[in-house]
Amino acid sequence: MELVRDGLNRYRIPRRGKMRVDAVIYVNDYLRRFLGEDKALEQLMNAACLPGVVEPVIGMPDIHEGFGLPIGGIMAVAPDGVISAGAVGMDINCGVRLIRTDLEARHFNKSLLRRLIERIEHYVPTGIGKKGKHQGITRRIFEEVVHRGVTAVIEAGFGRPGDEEYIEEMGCLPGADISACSRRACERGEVQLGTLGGGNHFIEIQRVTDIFDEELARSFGLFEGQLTIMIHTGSRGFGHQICTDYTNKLAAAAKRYGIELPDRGLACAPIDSPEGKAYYQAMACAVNYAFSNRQIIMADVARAFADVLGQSPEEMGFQLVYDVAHNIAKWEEHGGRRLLVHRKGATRALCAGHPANPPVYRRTGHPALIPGSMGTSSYVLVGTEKAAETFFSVNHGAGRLLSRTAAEKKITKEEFERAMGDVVYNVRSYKDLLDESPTAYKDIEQVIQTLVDRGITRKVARMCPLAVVKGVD
DNA sequence: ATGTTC
Repeated sequence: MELVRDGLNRYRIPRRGKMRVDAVIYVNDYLRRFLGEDKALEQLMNAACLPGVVEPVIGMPDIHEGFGLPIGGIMAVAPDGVISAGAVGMDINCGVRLIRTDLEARHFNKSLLRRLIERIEHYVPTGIGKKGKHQGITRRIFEEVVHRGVTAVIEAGFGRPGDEEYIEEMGCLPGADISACSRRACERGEVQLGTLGGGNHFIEIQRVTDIFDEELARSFGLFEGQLTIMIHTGSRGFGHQICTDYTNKLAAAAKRYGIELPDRGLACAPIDSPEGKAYYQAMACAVNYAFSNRQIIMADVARAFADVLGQSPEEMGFQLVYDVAHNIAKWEEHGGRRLLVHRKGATRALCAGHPANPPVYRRTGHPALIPGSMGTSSYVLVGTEKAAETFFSVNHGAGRLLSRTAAEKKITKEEFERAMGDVVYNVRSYKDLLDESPTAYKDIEQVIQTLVDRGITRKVARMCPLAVVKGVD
């Protein structure tokens, strides 16, 4: 593998063979040594072979092997190019939402934290295959939700009017059309709205431990010692079914259009073809569903806090800071060109003043939310003007070091408990938790620092976990 | 990530 150093913390794989453009990877010396351990770079080079791809295909410092495009991959495509389901991912609009409060974390001891996470679990179903507790409402508004996004669930009573101003795309990606979603996808989606799911998804109660930029932190409503809440989930079985359906449809379409696929996981079709358009319409449905899923869960978490603390959400200063997508394809303008940017395990991070920011964060740049692995710190970042070189994107997390199966084999219960330290968590079966052990992930500090040193992002705040609700049976 | 091995 030819990796050519291209400035600080940046390496280039020059175009060769069927690659149409170069690939670029952001790693520091610590992270660089992990690059050969999986197929992530080959997958990045495969993506560089697709029609219409725009220079460069990008790997973030948390890059690791995925389905088609690696997790931590960014692929921008010109309008005459292709759209790929595998380049968005199985969990469409997997993403993160950060909630601020006026509460001080020092008042929350372990027993109080335990009562809180137990109450959160009372309201929010967690684990694979779980069904929602608001089905009476969510089944009725499902079609509205996929077309109109969070506004539909706010109108149904979850959260407050105006919350949508604190969500990427205002909580609704345009162009959604439910007729592009299979019956099976809709059946899975209807009953799972308002559920957390499994894997790396979580609800976390955190303490703000570090403020790196006072002025920005104040603009985002964050202060040292503050209690914050982070919700990490996506589109559940709905998005999963859409990705599965369309990987099959797009693989067949690629054949018809004479597109050579370097990997079935990168199944794609021209953006303007009927198949490509249909995938976009279905993907947008799942994007809107996931924003809405996080909105419902936020309302349930607010209810859990109100029950335990005896205060209303308003009295607690409960307020959405921002909600970002980590797996999405969107039309954006870059360097005067309109591009379809696929981000898979990557976060949009616009700089201050960028016109695509939501109005509430236009002046500062919106918060980019980066969850740590279980038991480790999460970050609030902001993009800089130099982030133009990554299509205004940063990483999405720490990045896996061990695959799920490798982690299950290698990590012991004792190692897991040591790594979790004082964090309160909802364990019932270690089987479901070991593959999410912090020791199965890379060091988030190194991942963030790689991009900070490169100058494409700035740290605003760091939060450490106090208690975490994971998807366990 | 996932009614996880359609």
